[in-house]
Amino acid sequence: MSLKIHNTLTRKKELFVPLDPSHVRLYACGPTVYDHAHIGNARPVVVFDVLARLLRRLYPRVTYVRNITDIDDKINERARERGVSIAEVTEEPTRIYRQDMLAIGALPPDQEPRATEFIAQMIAMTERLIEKGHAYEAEGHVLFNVPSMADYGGLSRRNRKDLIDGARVEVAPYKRDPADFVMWKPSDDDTPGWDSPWGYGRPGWHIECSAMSREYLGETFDIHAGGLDLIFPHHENEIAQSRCCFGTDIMAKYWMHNGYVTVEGEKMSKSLGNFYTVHDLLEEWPGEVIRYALLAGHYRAPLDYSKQGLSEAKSALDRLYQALRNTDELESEPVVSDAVLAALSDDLNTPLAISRLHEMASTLNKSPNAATKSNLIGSAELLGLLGDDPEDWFKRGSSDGDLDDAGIEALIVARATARQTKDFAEADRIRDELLTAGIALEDGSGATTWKRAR
RNA sequence: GGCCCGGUGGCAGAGUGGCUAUGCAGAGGACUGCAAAUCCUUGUACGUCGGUUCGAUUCCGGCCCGGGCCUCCA
Repeated sequence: MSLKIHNTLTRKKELFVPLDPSHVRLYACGPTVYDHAHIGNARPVVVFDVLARLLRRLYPRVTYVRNITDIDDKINERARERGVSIAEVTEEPTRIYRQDMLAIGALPPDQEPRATEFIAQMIAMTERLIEKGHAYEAEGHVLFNVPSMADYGGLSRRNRKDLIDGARVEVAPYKRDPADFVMWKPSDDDTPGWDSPWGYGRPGWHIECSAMSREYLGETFDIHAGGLDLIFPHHENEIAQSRCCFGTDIMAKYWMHNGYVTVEGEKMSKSLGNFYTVHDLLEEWPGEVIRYALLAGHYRAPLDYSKQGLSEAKSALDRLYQALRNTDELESEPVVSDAVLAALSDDLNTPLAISRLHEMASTLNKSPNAATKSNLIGSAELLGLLGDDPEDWFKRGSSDGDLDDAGIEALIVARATARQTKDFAEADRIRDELLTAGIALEDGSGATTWKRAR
C-alpha cells in the first residue's frame, strides 16, 4: 500500500518515498513547557502519533523525535516572576504534558530531546554558519543573514521583500538586513544563559530544532511536522539554518502541518480564557474521547473543539465499544483492514478511517463474526482507539450515588426476581433507582448488563 | 498590501465528473412486559454567477462570504 502525504513544500499530495526505506525518520515540533498543554498543542501530538503508528506498520524501522522546548523567553519570565530557575518552571509542565499525552493515547516518541540539553550543538551550528558566511555577530547577538541564502522562503513562499513590507515589528538596528533573524542573544545577569564564543547568552528559537533533528535524524530526514502556524517563521528558519550549515538541498523531504483548533467556534485566547487544557478535559472525559474528537476531522482542516463535539465523540465510541461488547464471545487477533489502511495512507484521512470503523461495527452488529471483530480492533489500534476492554469502557467512571459494582449487581438480581414474578412495577422502580444513580440497564437475550451513563 | 486555506444536508464531517459516505440528532417500524442496546425504513446537501462537458457538488474562471500567516503561538 503506497502512502501519500500532503507536502507543504509543494502544496501538493505526494507519494511518500523515504530517503532510506530501511529507516524512516520523523520529527515533530513539541510544546514550550511553561503551562499545561492545551487542546491546540494536543492536536499535532495525536495526529502525528497516528502517522508514526502508520509508518511503523509500513516500514521496518522508524525513528520518531518529538522535542520539548524548555528554554524560551516566556519560561524566563515565569522564572523571574517566581524567583526560581527555569528548570523548576519547566519540570511540572513537562511531567504533566507527558502524562496527558499518554492519557490521550499518544505513544511516547523514540526520542524526546529537551532544548537545554543541546546548547553545545546549537553553539557548534551557529559557529559553523558564521564560518560559512551565513551568520554574523552584532552587539552580542548572532544573526542569520537571510540574503546569504539564495532560495530562502521556499516553504512559506515568501520572498525577502514580502517579509520586509509586511513587517509589523521595528527592525533592530544591528541587523544587516531587515529579514535577518536571531540565532543567539545575550542574557543579562537575571536571565538564564550559557557561555558562548559571543558571551553569556541564550539560543534563538529556531536553532534548537535544527540541532536536535541533526543529532537524532541526521542532516536530512524524511518528514518534519508541526502546526500550521510554525511554517513561518519557525520552520522556514530551521530550513535556512540546517541547509546552509550542512550544505544540503533539503532539510526534510516532506513537511506536514496540521490546522488550527478553535474552541466553541472562537480562536483560543488567554484573554478570553476560552482555551481548554488537556489536563482539565481529562477530569471530565476519557482520554480516548478527547483523542477521537481530535481525529474526527482531517488534520489539515481547521477543527472546532467543543463540548458538543466531545459528547458526540463519546456517543460514537460507545457505539464502537458496544459492537465489541455485543460480540464478547468471539476470539480475535488484531488485523488492520485494507479500507482503514487505505484511508490513512491517503494523507492521513482519519475521518474516513473512522467511518470505516463504524461500518465494521455495523457489520458486526448485524452478523457477528471473528474476522470483522479482528479488523475492527486491529484497525482502531492503528488510530490509537478501542484499546480498552469494552466492559471497563462502559463501567468506569463515577456514579452519583454510593453504589459500587457489587451493590449494582445486587439490585440487578433483585430486579430479575421481580421480573420473574411479573412484578414490573418493582422492576421498573429498581431500574429507575439505578438510572438516577447514573447506571443504565440493558436486558440482553441472556443476562442484564449495565453501564454508567454520564 | 503580500502569501495561503476553506465554503457539503439540523449538527459534525468524508468523498466523487454520472451510482449509499459515516456518526450524532429527528421521524416511522422490528425486537422488548416496558425500556435500553441492536436492526430495518426515512426526510433535508454540495456559497454564487458563468465556462468546459452528453452530464459538475466534483474541473476552470469571476464574484460573495469566512478563516489563517506576514518574525510570541501547535
